[in-house]
Amino acid sequence: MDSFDFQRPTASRRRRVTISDVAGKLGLTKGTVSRALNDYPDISPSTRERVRRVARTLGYQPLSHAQAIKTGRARALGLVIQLSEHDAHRPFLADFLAGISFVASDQSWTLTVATADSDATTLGTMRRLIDERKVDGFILPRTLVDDPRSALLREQDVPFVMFGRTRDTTGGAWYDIRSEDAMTDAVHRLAALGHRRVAFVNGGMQYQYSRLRLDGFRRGLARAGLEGDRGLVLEGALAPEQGEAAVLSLLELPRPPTAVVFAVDAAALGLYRAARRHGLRVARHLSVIGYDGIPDGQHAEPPLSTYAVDIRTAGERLARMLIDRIRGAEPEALRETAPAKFIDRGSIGPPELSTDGLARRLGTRRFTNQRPK
Amino acid sequence: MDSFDFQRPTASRRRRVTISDVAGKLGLTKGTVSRALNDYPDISPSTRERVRRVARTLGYQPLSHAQAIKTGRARALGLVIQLSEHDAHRPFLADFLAGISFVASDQSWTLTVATADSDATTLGTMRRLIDERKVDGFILPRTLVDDPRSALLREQDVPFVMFGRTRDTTGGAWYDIRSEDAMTDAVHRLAALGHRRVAFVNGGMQYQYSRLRLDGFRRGLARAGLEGDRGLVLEGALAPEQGEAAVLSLLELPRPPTAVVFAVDAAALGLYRAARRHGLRVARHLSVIGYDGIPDGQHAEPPLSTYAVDIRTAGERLARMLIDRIRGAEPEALRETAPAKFIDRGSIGPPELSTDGLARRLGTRRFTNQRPK
DNA sequence: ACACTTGCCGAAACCGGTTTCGTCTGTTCC
DNA sequence: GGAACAGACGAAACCGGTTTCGGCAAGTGT
Repeated sequence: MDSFDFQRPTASRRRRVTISDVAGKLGLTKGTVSRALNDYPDISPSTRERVRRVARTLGYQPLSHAQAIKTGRARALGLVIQLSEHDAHRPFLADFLAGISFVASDQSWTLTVATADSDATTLGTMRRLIDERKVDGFILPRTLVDDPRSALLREQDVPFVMFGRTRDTTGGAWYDIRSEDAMTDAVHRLAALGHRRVAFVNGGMQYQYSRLRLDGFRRGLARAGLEGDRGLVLEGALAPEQGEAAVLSLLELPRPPTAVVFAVDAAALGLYRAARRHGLRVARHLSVIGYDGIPDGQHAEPPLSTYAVDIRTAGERLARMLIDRIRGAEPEALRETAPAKFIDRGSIGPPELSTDGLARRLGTRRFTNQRPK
Repeated sequence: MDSFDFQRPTASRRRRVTISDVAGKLGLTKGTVSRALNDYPDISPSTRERVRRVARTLGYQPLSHAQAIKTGRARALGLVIQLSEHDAHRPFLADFLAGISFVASDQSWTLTVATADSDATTLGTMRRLIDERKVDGFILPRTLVDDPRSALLREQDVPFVMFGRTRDTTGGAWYDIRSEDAMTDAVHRLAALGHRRVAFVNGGMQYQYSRLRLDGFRRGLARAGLEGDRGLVLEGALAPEQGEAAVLSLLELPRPPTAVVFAVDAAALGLYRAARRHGLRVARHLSVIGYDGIPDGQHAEPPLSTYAVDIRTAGERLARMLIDRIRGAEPEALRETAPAKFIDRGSIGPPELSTDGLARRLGTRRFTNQRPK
């Protein structure tokens, strides 16, 4: 028997199907329908099934913000991207978003993205999103050693997960790539090829990953039985220019390295320029290993050997973890790491010259090749 | 002095300040406060001011989804990014998002991003966002000649703006770069350098921009008084491999071109490889102009001359236009174009050889250099 | 002086859901 | 056979806003 609604001027544009429509069609109240759809235990299985079916046939879709008003959940993940000139993640942004979005969509959540150009605007934007309750939690990319964002979120009691660890790990959920292991592995590989003096060019020390990678590098030296020479460790190289400068200074040393490990691919590309200026062949005279797996590395000559990071999976895991966190999971239970994957493209090889041989060669060429700029 | 953060156990469960709090403090009703804040005409200026001040001091921030339930506006812009392997926009994604986000934040709107891997999932994702009323409208990047997305949105009566034009422009709002003018300009520049046979390698013909760029190229030929040779126009090149193949086939011609205009930078990079295989020097023997301004072009030797697009501004304009559209502006009033900017990095020059000279050189080298791979 | 506006605000409905509480009907248990 | 209890649903409050409607007081016109 069909239900006769009172005055039914359905002439208007196809009105959205509300929960009351479903209830009316079933002869139930909207409260019952709501509980049935949300798996409340006081609804009989048969009713639950009937409600489900009718809701589906009517094409009922709860209005997310109507739910949000009572539940307090917008079912939205927040991501504030702080743009900087040299960001290794930049080429992977699309993959990162794809990973997050994939999981979010699967759970009928959404991703709210904002950009900022400084710490201050990042925090301001996050504050606004929190105040308006536009998002239920945040994914924090590029964690710093001491991160002001996590401080804000802790204070506001807003859930978050970090891509990367921080110094203070209490109460934090995170996903990270074990880049320190990659650095250890890099030294190991170079030592196996016969390198004895291996240099390390690190990134910015405000990032937690830089500390970890340095530790990993040192561990690699120790395990390979190589001496640690403080002069062979530099930092602050994030772009090709800085990497080039770093390598040029390393080659000035009385006992220059025959291989260089970089914490950041973009900086590693600078080694090629430095090598060219000194007439050195990469891989033969100077081996290099980078980290990040940026696409540009493939176009270098020879292509840059590096550790690739699966950013898409990172995005997926982070989204999953954040949703769990919002639903009440303890942060301590939400901590994961994954390995980076070595890709040998040919920029490493056995050293053709020892450190002394290299120094001699550089010495002679230094004189013959000396000319203004 | 060290901070004793540990002592602070979750700052007092400060409840959110609602509109009723503001009303209570003022001795008004929440309806009046709402109207005051929303500039209703039936509120006296003095009251409006009092309300404003108290709201500010109390830090009142309306809950966006509480507003949305009645107004139907989520104040969110939607962007569904369809990822493909070779997407010229990919390196610029961060800038595009920055542009959109900048304007959105300024207006207290937000940006909801989703990704998809096919036309079908794109439409499905958009449908979900519409059904749940998560967004008020969409920005459509990479418009196709006949775009299924605009069809869906028209049918659902959801506002949208397109980045790029489509064939059927009725009722559409758009922002686009006049890449056709860039193509015309490219031919003009090459002709001015003395080139007589200029080839054109286009992108995928499903994109509207490809049609426009072809038109622009032809117009350039006509204006420069050059003959149009159908054999000098190829299409479907989006990646270096395809660009390389295109150039190789062009060089097979009895009267090969001395310059090539590419609709897409990524494809233009393939010309370098083709030139190397034939022992030709870019700019001297073969000039090339691309379009897009991708960063990789800077690292080519010589760096690729191209037309750069200001994607950030595009994002800003599109966001502004979409907000206006959602607020009721007519789509016909929301149509803008902007020019691309030529960046000469040195990959064009006067032709050292005429087409016949080039053909002869290719002929001889073709025999001397012939060897497996 | 009286009807008619006009300005300004309170009261209440409403938006589309969720959640609490109460009620009714059967069972079960002494 | 009556009390206690569980199951299943209705009724209504509630969430935090927006919008409609009506009424009162002051101002205006005649």
